[in-house]
Amino acid sequence: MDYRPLEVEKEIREFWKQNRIKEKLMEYREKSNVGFTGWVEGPPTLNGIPHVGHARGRIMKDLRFRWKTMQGYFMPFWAGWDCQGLPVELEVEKLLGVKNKRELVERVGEERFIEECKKTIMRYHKEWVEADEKLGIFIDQNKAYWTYLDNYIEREWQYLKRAWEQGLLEEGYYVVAYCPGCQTSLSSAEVGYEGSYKEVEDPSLYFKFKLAESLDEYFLVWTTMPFTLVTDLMLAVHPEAEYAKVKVGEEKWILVKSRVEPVMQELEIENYEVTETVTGKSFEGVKYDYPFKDLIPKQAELDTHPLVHRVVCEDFVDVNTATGVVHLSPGNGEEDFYAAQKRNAPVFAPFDDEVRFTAEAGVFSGVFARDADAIVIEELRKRGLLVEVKPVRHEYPTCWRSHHKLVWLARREYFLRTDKINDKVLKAAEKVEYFFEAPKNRFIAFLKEGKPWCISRERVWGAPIPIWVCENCGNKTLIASKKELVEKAVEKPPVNFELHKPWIDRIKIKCEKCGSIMHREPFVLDTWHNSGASPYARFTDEEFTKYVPVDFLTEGIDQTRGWANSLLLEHVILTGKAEAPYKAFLFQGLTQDAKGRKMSKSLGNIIEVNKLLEKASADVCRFYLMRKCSPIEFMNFDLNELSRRPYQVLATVYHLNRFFVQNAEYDNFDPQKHTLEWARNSGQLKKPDLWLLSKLQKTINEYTRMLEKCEFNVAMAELENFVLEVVSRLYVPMIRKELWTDDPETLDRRLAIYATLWHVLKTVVLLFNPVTPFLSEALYQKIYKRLDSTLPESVNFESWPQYDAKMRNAKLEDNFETLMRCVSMVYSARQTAKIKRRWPLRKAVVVSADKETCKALEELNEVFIELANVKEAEYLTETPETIKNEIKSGRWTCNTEKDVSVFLDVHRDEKLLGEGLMRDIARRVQSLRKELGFMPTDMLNNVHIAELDEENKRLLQPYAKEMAELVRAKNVQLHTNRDEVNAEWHEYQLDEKKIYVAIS
RNA sequence: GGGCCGGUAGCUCAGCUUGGUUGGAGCGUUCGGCUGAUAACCGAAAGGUCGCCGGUUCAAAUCCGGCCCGGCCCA
Repeated sequence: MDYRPLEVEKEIREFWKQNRIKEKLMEYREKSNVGFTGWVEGPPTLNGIPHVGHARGRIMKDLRFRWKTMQGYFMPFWAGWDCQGLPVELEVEKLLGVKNKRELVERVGEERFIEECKKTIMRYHKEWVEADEKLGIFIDQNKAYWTYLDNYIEREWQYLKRAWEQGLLEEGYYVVAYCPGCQTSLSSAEVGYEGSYKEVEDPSLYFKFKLAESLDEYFLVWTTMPFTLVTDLMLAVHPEAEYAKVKVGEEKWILVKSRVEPVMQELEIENYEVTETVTGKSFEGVKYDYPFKDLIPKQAELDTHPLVHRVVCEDFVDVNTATGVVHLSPGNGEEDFYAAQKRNAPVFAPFDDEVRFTAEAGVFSGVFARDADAIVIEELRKRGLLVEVKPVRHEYPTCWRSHHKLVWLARREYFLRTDKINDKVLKAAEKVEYFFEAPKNRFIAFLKEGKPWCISRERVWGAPIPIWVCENCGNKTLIASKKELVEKAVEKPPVNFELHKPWIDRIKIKCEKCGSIMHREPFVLDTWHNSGASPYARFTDEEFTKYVPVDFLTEGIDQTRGWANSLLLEHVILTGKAEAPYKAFLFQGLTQDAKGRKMSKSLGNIIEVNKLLEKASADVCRFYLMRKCSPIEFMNFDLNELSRRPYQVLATVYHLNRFFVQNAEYDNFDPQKHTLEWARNSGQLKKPDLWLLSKLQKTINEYTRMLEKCEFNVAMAELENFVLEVVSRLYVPMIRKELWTDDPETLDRRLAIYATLWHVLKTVVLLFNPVTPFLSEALYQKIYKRLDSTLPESVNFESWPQYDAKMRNAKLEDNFETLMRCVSMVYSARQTAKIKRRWPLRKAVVVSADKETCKALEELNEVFIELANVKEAEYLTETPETIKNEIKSGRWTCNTEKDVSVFLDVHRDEKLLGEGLMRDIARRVQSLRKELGFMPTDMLNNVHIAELDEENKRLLQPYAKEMAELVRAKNVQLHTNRDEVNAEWHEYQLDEKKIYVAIS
């Protein structure tokens, strides 16, 4: 009877499954539509279990799907899964208990590893599908795309082919962020990825390098990465800044002038003196003594190069921190690298795959880069070049998956030269609708960086880079399909070979230039390239042309540098146009726990969807997630809040519908016959109905407008307000009494009310469908479809409610505002006078100088009388003398607010006292009926009232019949003593007395 | 260090674009009332330096400047 959402949802899930509603809906809209709305799934990575933050995003997608479908559009709401990449590999590594890539390849082997990766994604896939089903996400799982399948990869290769043709795909020697743990380079997007910056401890090192031409002058330099001194090749100063020579003991240290004081303070040096100042420019080309030439033979060799171990001027030198003198290691820093490249200076990067120094690094050979810090410090100390070293905590980027500290180093990689097409990319991004300013600015700002995109990864489980290189002449070729590959293969591969390592690496092809053997470049693709290819890779050519650019996408704000970025870059490459593959992109705020903390494994505060929905209602969660805050805001998900407002709103929708159907069925309401038109034409629609219908139009309009703007929370508030305030709080009390009778004379009026409620509540059910699909379907099936079998099979096949201006009546809405304000005043006055609301009074007089107010009330007199529970009412512009006089005698009670006064005649004659008493007792009878399990529509035989005093008995007697009607009983009998009838008596407190009620 | 977002009742949030009587809602609390759709509802009460400081103005939660705190992004 009560709203039990878990049961409702279970039943509806079953109903959808049994009747293939999801499939039928898709088929139906594919055939019959007003157009389509393009969309492509942002594929979740199958390396984890869906949590409530994922749910929020998926609900927004489903909301749009159901809404647009009802509007008549076809939307290819087909699933997709991101299957490859580092996240999955790490998950599997953990499972297999291997620590790094080398151990993986040696102990497990690539073939077995790939099998395990596939098993792992399938395991997670099950969890995601289950979550989608529980949440009621109508995404088509059968049409899902999988980013690891050959057909997907082949289409992904088309992007690379286009890049290759345009000269945007090239091999390069670049400084990249490299994770020693994962043993692969990371894209700039990944470096800045969510949660990658961590507070770490590093040595804060001040050291000095002596000027070659001087005996006592030194550059003072600061770094937190001592190991980079091994690959040091230059010093940089800011050309315009003023540098000071500071006398410390017998030496002169050179640093930027503005930093002399703070640095000396930090080094706790009190006796110093600035002897000279010069601009940075003057140091250009100055040679310094690189101190480790004896330890690193290669450095001794490099030292002879005219550009090495000399000072250069660079604008990027920050003169507000440290000493304003920066040492440059082109092999270990991006800016350093560019500084070297600009001057055609050499790059020294003696590292192996595990970021250990190679033989070229002399005594450092075999040492892991970060472990060289201590040796470097010690060697500086020995040479008297160490000024100070102490630990410092600072934010430093770590690998977003393995959390190792990243190392920047120059490596051979493959790049998409997106820097060359940055203008187009920006132009494309500018044309996209983002709904909110903040995420737009953030996305555009990120894109403006316009760095080349390093797409090569030295990993295993990924889409292979389809480039083969000739072992003899170095000629390169890009193969963009399986067919082409098989044709060109020197040895035909087995028929079932797949486009993955290690199988694809075994395919050798013949060089077209020199006839030698070509080997595949061992890289796989960045997984962001993999998922970013989905618009082309997941569709057929025909579908791609039709749906892309898609109309709308939504993902988390973290995808600015993830999927939103890779989609955009790849699409511009593919089409050559300044066009994004999406017309609108809604970035969502992330979802945190109740206290506003990020959900993380370490905090153990992750709320998993499947676990959550074992106990919580999907509809309530859906409504809560959309209602609580704006989609761009970070949301604090609080379990305790679910059962409060959101539950109450949905429970009210449920009970309103139940209230309607119970009454309507009792009166044999026939929706086919008793339509709104019928009610209007037969003159049975009254002011409250017209008012309700007008308010409904307003709601339809505002709600739809807010959905368009992606202001889901405002849309929900609109709907919530209509249900709670307009229908439940105001309309139902206005018509309740009219429904509570069996009088055949007024049947048509009751049917008109049902017609109104049918229209309004059915519309509400439709409006709720995108957000609470289970509840909407349940009410639709159990009420609307049951009473009108001509309706479509599911609520999802219904059309979206259309705003009808003809039903709007702004004046009427205003009048009701006035009415409700005065009715509240009556309630307040009753309270002051201690007169219960159910006690009828003779008369109310409303006085307002504003004629409009009086007129409005006059027109709504019938409603006012009903709600105020008075026999008559008068609306005047001036307080009559009689009332002024009688007020002193206590006959009237008064309440004044602003320009309106309400006067209530509190004097009650016997008739009024009797009626009030009758209603007091009827209330007890009703309560007993409910307690004993009678339905509202059940007819009772006898109701007995006992132990009233003689006075009350006399007052009540004339109302016995009316009371019988009110409590739906054939008879109401009044008794002096309980023993007059053998019945089960129930005691009730009525004011100061006790009365007894029995039903037989 | 730079950029962006936020700071309004115990909690969750409106209001700020376009300055204007005593700054709102819901939840929660207290008291009273009502209730045959409802876990609802009604009346009243308690609860606010609208982050802080300054400026513009007859008038600032709202506009401007500075600062503090929190979050995110980037160095």
